Amino acid sequence: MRETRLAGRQIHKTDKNFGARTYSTRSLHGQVAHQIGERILRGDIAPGQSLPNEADLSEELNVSRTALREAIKVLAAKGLLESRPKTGTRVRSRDNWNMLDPDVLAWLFADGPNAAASEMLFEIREIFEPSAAAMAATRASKSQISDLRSAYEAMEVAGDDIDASIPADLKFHQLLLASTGNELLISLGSMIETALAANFKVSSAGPRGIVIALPQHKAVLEAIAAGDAVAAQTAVIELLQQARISVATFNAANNNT
Amino acid sequence: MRETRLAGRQIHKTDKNFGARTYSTRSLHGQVAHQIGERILRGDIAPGQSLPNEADLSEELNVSRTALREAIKVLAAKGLLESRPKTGTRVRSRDNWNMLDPDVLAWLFADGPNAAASEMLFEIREIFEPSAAAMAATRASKSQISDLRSAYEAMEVAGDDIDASIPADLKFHQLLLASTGNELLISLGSMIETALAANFKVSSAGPRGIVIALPQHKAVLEAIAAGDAVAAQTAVIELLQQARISVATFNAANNNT
DNA sequence: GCGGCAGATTTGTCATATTATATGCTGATT
DNA sequence: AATCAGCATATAATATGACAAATCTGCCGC
Repeated sequence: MRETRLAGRQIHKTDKNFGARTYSTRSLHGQVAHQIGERILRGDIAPGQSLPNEADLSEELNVSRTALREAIKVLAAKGLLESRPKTGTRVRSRDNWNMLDPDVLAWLFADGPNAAASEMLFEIREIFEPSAAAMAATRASKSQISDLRSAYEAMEVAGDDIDASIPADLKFHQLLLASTGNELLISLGSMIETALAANFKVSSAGPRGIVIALPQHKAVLEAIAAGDAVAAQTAVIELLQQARISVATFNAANNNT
Repeated sequence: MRETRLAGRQIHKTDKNFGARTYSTRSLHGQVAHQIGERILRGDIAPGQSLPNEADLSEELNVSRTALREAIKVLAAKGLLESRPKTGTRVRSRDNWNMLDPDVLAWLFADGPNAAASEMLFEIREIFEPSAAAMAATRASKSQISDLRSAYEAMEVAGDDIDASIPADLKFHQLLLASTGNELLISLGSMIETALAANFKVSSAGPRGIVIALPQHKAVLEAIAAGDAVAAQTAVIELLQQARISVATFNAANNNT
């Protein structure tokens, strides 16, 4: 009988993840998946390299082969692993990883501020969010606009309280993408949300460097409410410029890798 | 002992999927995952609805509980399912689905031409591919440009041979995104590639409606080779306009849903 | 040199038992 | 009547052991 499972890896319920939508860690196999996933994203196990065989690895992790196999299936579903009889289970080449998966992206940020990953993320956001805002301005329903306004007001009320302002900020961006009516953009939104949450998770523990640009958010809101696509687009561009500066400052202050 | 596993669902090795990168169907649990995944995306099992319990469902599918559970883990990893003791396994709300996952998107197209899904896809492509081309024009290495040229030439040679021209076309777009150096864009590319492959899979079986726009591709190639970001961007915009017309024609001809 | 065959290794699948967890009910308590 | 603790129950979660299937390796015969 096993005494300690997953030795040295307790779940800290106090961890802030700001409600990010990631694979559940309630279950044992979920914990194993996260653990191995983080190792892969950190580069501890390089692409092409094989995991120990199931018998050895399950013993090493103090879990049954069943739990380990289910964890492996989760990671394989995200493109990280590939199993074959006799050959074993190996890490797939990086271009097979589904970086758009919220978990994968969260694991990429798990170690702390990551300048290269932040840059990728900003590039994507700068490509998408202005166009998305323009679409939202054209298509948002009254109730969606009302929800957006509520999220903005929550940000105003939250002020400097990071634990309240960050979720409101994330909510705002998610609602914006939802207003486009395009499900792919919505999924892209939760992916980005998770990545930002993973980033903020570290940031809120350290010195405060993140300042949410309220005026820019208000400009976006009002443009969408007015149905002005062009104004919404330019407002989001300004918002992202502001955010980029803020995050760069923060990353520079916290052992930027 | 079981005679026929997964009754009525044989794997057709002759199916054309144009090398799309999806979860392996070699294994039994992989087949089960695809089968249930398609059912969910088709709407046979609505969000909020529960699957039969593991004992019943595994018996119904003629597989062991183990295989079924591993399939469920794959689907849960993609955000489609959620399992809890006592409650059972239920389909999550649609906004939790990771539509950016190649498998999920492929299942969305599995039934045949899907006008709504095609529209989503085009919207996304029109947002990011022009920007990606501009980035590629700035950053592509000599060898990447050379690869792009090879892919284009393969398209030229292929001509009307769909089985050769479509893979070359997909390769071209993938290489373009790879040239941006942004891993998120690359993943986005394989997602789109899979979706297009799923679409083409049907199309190549029916009457020919897809015509690859060679001149537009050549314009993109030359702009990138010349390092002209603006030209690359406009060339891609024209390319997508052409593609949109072509697909719309095709969808209209084949029981457009 | 080469093709194929035998053996060994590893994942894949199965069956079964036990445990953990969530849910709803029941009945006591206020 | 409402609330809450505890109990029963259904279900997934985990563990274990056995066997099957795949596939790589190297040897053997030619």
